Amino acid sequence: MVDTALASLFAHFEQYIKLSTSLRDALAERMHLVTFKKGDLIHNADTICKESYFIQKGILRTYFLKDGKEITEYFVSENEWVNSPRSMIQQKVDIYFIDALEDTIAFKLKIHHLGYLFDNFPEMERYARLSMGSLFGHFMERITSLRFTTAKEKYDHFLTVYGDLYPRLPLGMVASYLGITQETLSRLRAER
Amino acid sequence: MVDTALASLFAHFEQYIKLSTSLRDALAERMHLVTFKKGDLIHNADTICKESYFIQKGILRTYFLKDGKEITEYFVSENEWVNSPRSMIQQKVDIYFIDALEDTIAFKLKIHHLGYLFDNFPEMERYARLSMGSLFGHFMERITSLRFTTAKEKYDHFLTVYGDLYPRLPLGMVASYLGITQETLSRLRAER
DNA sequence: GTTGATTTTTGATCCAGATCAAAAAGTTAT
DNA sequence: ATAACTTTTTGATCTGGATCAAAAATCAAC
Repeated sequence: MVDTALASLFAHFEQYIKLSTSLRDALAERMHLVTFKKGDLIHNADTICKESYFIQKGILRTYFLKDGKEITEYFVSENEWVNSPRSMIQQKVDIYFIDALEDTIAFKLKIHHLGYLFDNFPEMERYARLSMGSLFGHFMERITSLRFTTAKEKYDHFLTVYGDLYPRLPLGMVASYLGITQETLSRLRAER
Repeated sequence: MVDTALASLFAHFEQYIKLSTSLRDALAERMHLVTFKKGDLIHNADTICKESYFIQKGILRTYFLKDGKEITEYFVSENEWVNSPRSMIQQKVDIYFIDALEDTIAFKLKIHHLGYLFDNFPEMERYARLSMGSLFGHFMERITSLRFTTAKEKYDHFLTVYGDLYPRLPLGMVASYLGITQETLSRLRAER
């Protein structure tokens, strides 16, 4: 169980860097599997983010509150990292909450362990640089999509990018992610 | 002239990492000042991006074409880097053009020199990780702004973030950056 | 400074999607 | 299975900002 989980974790890293045995060992020692139940709050915006999670199974959601309503910032699933970015980096509070949309298994990595890895394995810095770089493209696409597409096009784009996740997600959360109302999304869905 | 330029470049790096003398020297050797005239095309979307620029003076704009019209992706000014991110990282063509909105002085860094710096100075990797991290906050704010604010609020937010740049920018470019029409932006401006 | 080109403003109309409201379908717990 | 709650759908109305069009202001070049 733990070994197959570790294997997929290592495979993820290997997409960006070559993993030395010593780095493998260092990672295995510091990343620990934790489980969440559907609905669990993983990170509260009131607190400073002290850990990152690498999802093994399940879906987590980052959201914030606007006028008392939960607005989805993004969804995270298998083989992706989550934390509250600015809170994590600058060690101050930020607006984001993280909760579990399904029963979830994840590796937990504490910030001081992450710091240790960065300080002792330059290839970890490279991994971070490269993996963040590939997120940039997604951000840019999303920004373009928000500026210049109709609700229908946003919905279609969402399906191509998150098609596998989509059936597992409540409608309202998808709507707030796309910046449209739930009613509009429901109507779009109906017309096909 | 070159020394004060180098000083501001180093000061930028020092926000994130401590610069060793050898890294200073390596940077000074590989980054060369170039100038552009207003209107010059710095990067053509037809080509693979082979260099990054660190702006010393002036404004560059990243844009792409949609239905034959230029859509601003973002503006870059003093003490910021520009390139075509995905083209640079993956060394393939992408949709973005870069041009000069003013006469501009910038440091040019070729990709193979950048690679050399990353390979030989682990602190460069750290610099890249940390500086990219701080861009994330801006991306997230922009995404939120695009999803949930009125044209007026977008305009106000732009003024607080890019207030100093604003008077130097053509209206239409700002409008496409914000995802609203030039007419709407013009009306917003009038009503205050 | 006059001419031609570009940018900005102003005006009139229109529509995609928001909002408000309530019914229907689906979920969860006893 | 039934009650209580949550999520999704459907309906009716309204509006911010788009679109189309043209005038006014700015800018650039000879």
